[in-house]
Amino acid sequence: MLREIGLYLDMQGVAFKPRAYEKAAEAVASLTEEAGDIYSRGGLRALEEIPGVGASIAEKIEELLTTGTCAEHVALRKKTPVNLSELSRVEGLGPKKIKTLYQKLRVKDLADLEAAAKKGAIAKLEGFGKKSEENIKKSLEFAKHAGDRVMLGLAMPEIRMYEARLRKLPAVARLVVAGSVRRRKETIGDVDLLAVSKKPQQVMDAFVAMPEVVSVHAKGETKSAVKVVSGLNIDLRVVPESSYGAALNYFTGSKDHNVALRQIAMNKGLKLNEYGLWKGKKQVAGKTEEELYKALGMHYIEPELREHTGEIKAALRPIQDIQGRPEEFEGRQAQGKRPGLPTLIGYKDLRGDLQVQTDWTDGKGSIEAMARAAREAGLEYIAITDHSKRLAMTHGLDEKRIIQQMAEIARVNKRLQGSGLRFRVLSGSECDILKDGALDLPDNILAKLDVVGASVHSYFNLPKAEQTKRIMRAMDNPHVDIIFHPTGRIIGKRPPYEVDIPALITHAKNTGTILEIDALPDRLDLKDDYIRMAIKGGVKLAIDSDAHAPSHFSVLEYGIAQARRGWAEKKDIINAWPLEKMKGFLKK
DNA sequence: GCCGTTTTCGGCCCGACTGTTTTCAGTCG
Repeated sequence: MLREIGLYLDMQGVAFKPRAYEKAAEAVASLTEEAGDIYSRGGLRALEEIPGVGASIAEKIEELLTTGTCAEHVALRKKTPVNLSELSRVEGLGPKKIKTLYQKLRVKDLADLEAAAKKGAIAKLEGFGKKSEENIKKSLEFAKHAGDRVMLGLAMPEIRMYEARLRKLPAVARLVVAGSVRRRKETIGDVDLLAVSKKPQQVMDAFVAMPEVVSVHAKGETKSAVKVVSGLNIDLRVVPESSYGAALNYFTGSKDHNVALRQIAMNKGLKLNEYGLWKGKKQVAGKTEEELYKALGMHYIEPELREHTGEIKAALRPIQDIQGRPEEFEGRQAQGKRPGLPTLIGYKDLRGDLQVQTDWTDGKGSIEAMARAAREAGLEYIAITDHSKRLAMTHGLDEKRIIQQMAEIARVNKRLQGSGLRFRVLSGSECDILKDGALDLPDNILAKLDVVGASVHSYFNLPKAEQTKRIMRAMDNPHVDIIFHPTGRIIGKRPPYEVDIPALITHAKNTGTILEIDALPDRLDLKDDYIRMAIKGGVKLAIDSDAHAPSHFSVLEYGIAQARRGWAEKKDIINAWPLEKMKGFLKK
């Protein structure tokens, strides 16, 4: 509703308000708590705490929550009754053009638009033309099947392929991936590539001529945009070497992060754009990102943190760089309110993996095959955590078979040692949490295992309080070390079950239970906000592959990215620790 | 309509590309 009000106001040429509504809409969409819960907890005042939401928008949210509708939104829609979310998905259609199409041709939705385009009516409109009509026809096809985002882990191999290929062009001096891919978002909308070249035209030509390109959205001297056969949209921008850092920063985003940097630049009497940081006509910085942040009086900020969620403040350098306002800085220092930036866990810091399935249940590799693959992937230990009997469809292990499996794990360890490999396989379980919070295997069995993970695979629809109690009871079990994929979501398929995350975090802390970051590209569960919350609450985490085949250890990269987006350090991730230290932290 | 390392009033990020236009508006990121 907020987004639509913004679009409608934009349509009418109202200044500034559209951005205010858009920002508020984004803020509400990215809340970790339901707006309704916030309101029933703290009323209007609590809503106003949401960044970008002030008195007026808070009232509109209240109105929507209590009456189910909002008078201003209804009035605006009455004036221009169009399906905004549908029409604005069409490439090149913004609020102004949507308005013209409605006023002149009564276009209300995609079906109307298609009919008008087929009749040739659009080409005759002022401000449109033959070409506009053609473009609308083309993008109608894609708009129909939504502009869905794609999961990072699925797109990454393809992105790396394009990156490697374009990098080899003779005219290309450098080429990197920027945008949401560089920030390692869970899902990405498009791919932003940045190149340095003295012959941009050659780079543009080669880019749009790639065999996978199915359509060219734009082609200029330094910027082109294409769609490739897989459906990915790829943008390529070329800048001179002297602007590389500023351009990389600019195209990495996020938008909010960039806007904040520009404001800092303005406050210093400087101007920041994709070509550099400028004092008048003189470039002060821009060749590298490091020098750019430094010139702004900031520490370097890792791409995964650039979401304007506190990293800017944390990166601002101490007093010597903030000239003329010593008293303010000292005040803050005294209050200890500069949290500082975290030293993020590195992409090579994992030593183990605590959730691995084998061919004893629904996995595709033997215990030994999984162990050898994990070692190839750079790990020193894994826990075998096959499903428990409750998950009958996976042939889940009962008491008898899990005892047999423990014996097999011991034999595998011996064989590995015999062949001189320094690698340890731990016994474990992904034990089902039953409806009432009891576990699917008896305590005397769980006590024998090295690592016990517990997870929810049934009754996703329990009321929030009951679901929370269920998982808390599992944490109370003296053998349950880790809660696997704690919210149960599958990106693009299944929402998380209703559960009180802050309560789970507190209970995890009190019971010494670890929470998992499942690295599967469509799980990434916990998500970044909850990771930050857990760390703040003093809870330790584990990054696991949830591997079901030897090749699956490669997904750990996405789990690490997720952890980094949640501000996690090495000390927060127990499987980044040496084996003995990690084992020492588990419940007895 | 929102917000405050410049402000409670007066600002609000910035540039490339397209398609229409004959100097620019709209869209996009």
